[in-house]
Amino acid sequence: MEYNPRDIEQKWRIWWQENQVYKVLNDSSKPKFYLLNMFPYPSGAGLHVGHPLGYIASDILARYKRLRGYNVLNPMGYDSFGLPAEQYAIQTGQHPAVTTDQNIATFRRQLDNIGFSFDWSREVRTSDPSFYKWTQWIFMRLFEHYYDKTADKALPIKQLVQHFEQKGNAGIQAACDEDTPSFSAADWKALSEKEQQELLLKYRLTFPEESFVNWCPGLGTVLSNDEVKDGVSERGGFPVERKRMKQWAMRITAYADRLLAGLDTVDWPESIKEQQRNWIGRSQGASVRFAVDGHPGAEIEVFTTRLDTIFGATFMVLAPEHDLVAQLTTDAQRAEVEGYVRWAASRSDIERMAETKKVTGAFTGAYAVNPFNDQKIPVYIADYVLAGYGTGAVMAVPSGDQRDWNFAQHFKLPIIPILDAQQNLDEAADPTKEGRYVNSGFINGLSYQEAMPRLIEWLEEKGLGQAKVQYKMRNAVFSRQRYWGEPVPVYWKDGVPCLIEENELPLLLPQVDKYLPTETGEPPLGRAEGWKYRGQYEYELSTMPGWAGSSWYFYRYMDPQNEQAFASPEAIRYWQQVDFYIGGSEHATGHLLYSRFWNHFMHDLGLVPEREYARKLVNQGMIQGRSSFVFRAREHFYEEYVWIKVLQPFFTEFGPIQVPVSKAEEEYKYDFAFESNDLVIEVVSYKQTDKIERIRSAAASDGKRLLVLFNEELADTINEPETTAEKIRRALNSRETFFMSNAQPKAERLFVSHNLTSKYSPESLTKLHVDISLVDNDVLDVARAAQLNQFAGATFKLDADGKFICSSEVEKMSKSKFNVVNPDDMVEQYGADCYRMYEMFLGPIEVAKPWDTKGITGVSGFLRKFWGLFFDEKSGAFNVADDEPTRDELRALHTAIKKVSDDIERFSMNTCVSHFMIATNELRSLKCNKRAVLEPLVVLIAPFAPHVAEELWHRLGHSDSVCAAQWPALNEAHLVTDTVVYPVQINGKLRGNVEVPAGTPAPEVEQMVLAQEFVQRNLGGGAVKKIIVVPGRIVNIVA
RNA sequence: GCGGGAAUGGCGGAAUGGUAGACGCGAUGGUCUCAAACACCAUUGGCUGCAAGGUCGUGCGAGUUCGAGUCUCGCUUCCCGCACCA
Repeated sequence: MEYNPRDIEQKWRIWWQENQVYKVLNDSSKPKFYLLNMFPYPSGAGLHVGHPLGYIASDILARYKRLRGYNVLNPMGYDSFGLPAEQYAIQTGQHPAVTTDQNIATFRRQLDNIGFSFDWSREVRTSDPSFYKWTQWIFMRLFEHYYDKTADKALPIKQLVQHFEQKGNAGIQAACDEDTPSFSAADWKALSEKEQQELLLKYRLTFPEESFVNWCPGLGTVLSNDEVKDGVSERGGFPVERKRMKQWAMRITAYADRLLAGLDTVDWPESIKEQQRNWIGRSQGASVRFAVDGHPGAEIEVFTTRLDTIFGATFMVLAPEHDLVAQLTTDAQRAEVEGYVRWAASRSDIERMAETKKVTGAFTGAYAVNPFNDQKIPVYIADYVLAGYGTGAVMAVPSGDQRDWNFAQHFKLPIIPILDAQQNLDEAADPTKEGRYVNSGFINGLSYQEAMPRLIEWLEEKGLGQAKVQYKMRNAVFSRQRYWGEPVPVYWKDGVPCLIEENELPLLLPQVDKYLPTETGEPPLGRAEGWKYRGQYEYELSTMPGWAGSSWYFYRYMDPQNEQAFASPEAIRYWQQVDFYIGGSEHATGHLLYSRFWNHFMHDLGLVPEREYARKLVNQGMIQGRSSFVFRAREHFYEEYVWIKVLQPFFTEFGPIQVPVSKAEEEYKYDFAFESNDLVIEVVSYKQTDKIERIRSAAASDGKRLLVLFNEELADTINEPETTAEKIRRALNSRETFFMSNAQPKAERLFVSHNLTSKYSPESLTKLHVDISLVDNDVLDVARAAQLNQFAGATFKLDADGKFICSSEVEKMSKSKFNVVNPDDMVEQYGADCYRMYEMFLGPIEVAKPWDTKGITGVSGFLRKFWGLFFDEKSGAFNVADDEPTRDELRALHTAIKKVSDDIERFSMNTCVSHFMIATNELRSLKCNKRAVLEPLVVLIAPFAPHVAEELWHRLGHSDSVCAAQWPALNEAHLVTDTVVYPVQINGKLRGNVEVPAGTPAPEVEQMVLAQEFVQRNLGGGAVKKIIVVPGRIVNIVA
């Protein structure tokens, strides 16, 4: 019976659905296993062959764990708020909810094609009010809490208020804005209600603030730092500018230390952890306050990680935006400084990044006093100091810091060595910590380890500074001036943000007439008519960013329909945390950091049991496309063609000459001439009538006879250079003075087979993507290509075999590169089981690898062979015998059980597929059709090829699903063989094999090996120094 | 510049310190076919040899080891991330 995936796959998908085979319950005596895919944004483009990679791998793991006796949660949903749907809405006026639903339907249809074991009754969508109700709810909790550093957790803001009423903010260690003043209980009580609320905003974990943000006019919204790459938006590549705006922010900085420490507790890829560490950017150092000479009130505070170098500080540098710049600048320097400040402000981020090597700056005229040695050092401003990091000021130590060194060189400032180990300070800074200090006051002669504690002690004693930890990470902007996102459950009363009541959730996204900002520049929600809290207060008009819903969605899957809570405590207690999370590494700092932050917060509130929600994380690598390219001839090509293919081969006896073209020539030169003939040749497009006329008259006045060859007529006969040669020969032998074809040429453009292009210069050809569906094995289907617009009126220069060869490259899969492979087509042609297995077979999940549709035939053939094991070759009838299996058959089976089990556990799916192929080939050559072998094999393959497994399982007489079966047990006894073949090495080189009975003791193996003829021959009579016998593995003789 | 990762046939890739190249693609030859496609069989790292075999071979150079693709040190190249972060 023929293996026909189309029939059986369809049948079982319906059966699974009807029998609710993938329904997961929350109460089970079985151990739980929670497996999660990063949910997709449902884009309009649908899935390409690379997208389901992670889903397939995790589906295999899910099915495997289930067969191993676990209750497995393997859900899927959609991150369905987002910019593309809104951009589309702006263009078409369609509500984003409508297009989002359509896109989800496409995704679902594609996913259903592949046979996943998702429990679709648990599907979530972040844009669904029953979901975003809880996103808003968590937001409200954040608003109502502050971070208490003493308790090291979030606490209710009410407790903070109580403290304020009793003691002011003395004795409170809380995460708050930098500019929070100190106040007493009396101060607090003296404040108006509004002032109190404004003060509390400095503590709340989410709060509105005026700040510089990444404003993207092209998208009409602000972007978070991780959505900006190289000064343009990650999505769409629009320019981004710094703009001061009022924004909601999340006080993620309060959790910086915990987010950093938590990384050590999770099994995540090192690169992701490293990226997060980098993003958090913790640096330990000290802050030091410098007095300014002649400005008793002013102090410049700096942050440094190298307090030990402070005696080498020979100047200070402030960011141009630093608050003290105007105050410190002397009148003599004012013009220069103001000029520099203006210039720096005018520079975009892109310019700044592009010119990091150029030293710029200006002297303020002021001098700061180094508190350690009372030295007066000049204060400069320069834009290599960033206003946004630390205090926006640095103490410059040119001997230890390359940027300071560059600056000192440029402005001729002193460079003082501070460690005796510093070298070549006239060439570059030396940041070493080795050696002993010199020129460094009371730390002279000490090492770095000795000096640091003394310096800190001294600093804190004098009250001039203190040890400090600085983070690169900023609080996260949480507003988008957009429509298609979660409304913020806040209204504004007297300029103060207030939460709506909990029982008023969800705050629904209102209808608007257009998805554009209002005329006054308000976000789109400003268009909603009559949208007021209790009819009188303005709602917050910005919406939440994309990462809001994805920061907690993994809990919703546990209990997706709950209306009383984001998930019931029972459900959360049962499922706990995600055991295995899989998704792309591009979310390293966006989703994966913010979601950890929310989870820590929810953990503080006792809402969730674990600090880290995902125990293990795996990044699947991208599947790249294989693009094909064709080469289109440019002007210059035709000239080269005439030279290489016509003049050189056919006309050497006339002495053909390539006339060199001078670049700035006004007068005209011809392309070719002959030494022994007065004929000249010009190669030109027939469309260039002006040029042809000019040449014609030039030729006439030169007394030359002219042959004009049109590019297009050359293209018409491109595969027959003799035709052109014939034209030239006729012209050479004629007496006429002008030759030009009157016939209208047909070809509009010419494409050249890749294997012919090496003869031509790179400028003569343009490389263009061609749709890979027209290409087989790098050979272009010329007949089909000619139908396309891209090749309308085209001629193809074929190679000697009459083929048109394309070049190829591995690139990201994308529509614009014409290299997209659609999983639907793979499933249609080879079946879902085959597609699933091939996707795994390509290589390790974690690494990027190119897709090659050709290779799928290998897996297709395997599945057919596997299927064939169960059927009689001649009659085609299902034919499985109940006979006792042989030892060889059992060994093949148990080898497969062992290898596949081990490899799934270590997430090595590609080798699993190989093991199935090996087992199948072996059983086929053994002609095995024994139930005792084949039935366990069906269970073994079920996670990979669920459809074919289900079909065979039922044919084997079962009426329940193969999903409910038990993973076959490994019996090591079946792996044992009667004899062992020892490879024999002499001095580490393989010389032969010796077969001995299994279990032969090492000394006897030695004797048997030494008795071998090939061993004696290779030893050549020399003495044996030592024999190493590794039992069951190898023998090595040291001679 | 800093950090992380990688480098194995024509290609994707295998290999608890123990026979390098499993498995598959591609290629070559053959069977089937009027033919093509499919399918099936065989060969397939390089050099050398009629053959048995020999010899070289996991980016480069050292080292540890009876034995190194694997471990250590030093380099080269590529990919990813971060980047005037004080």
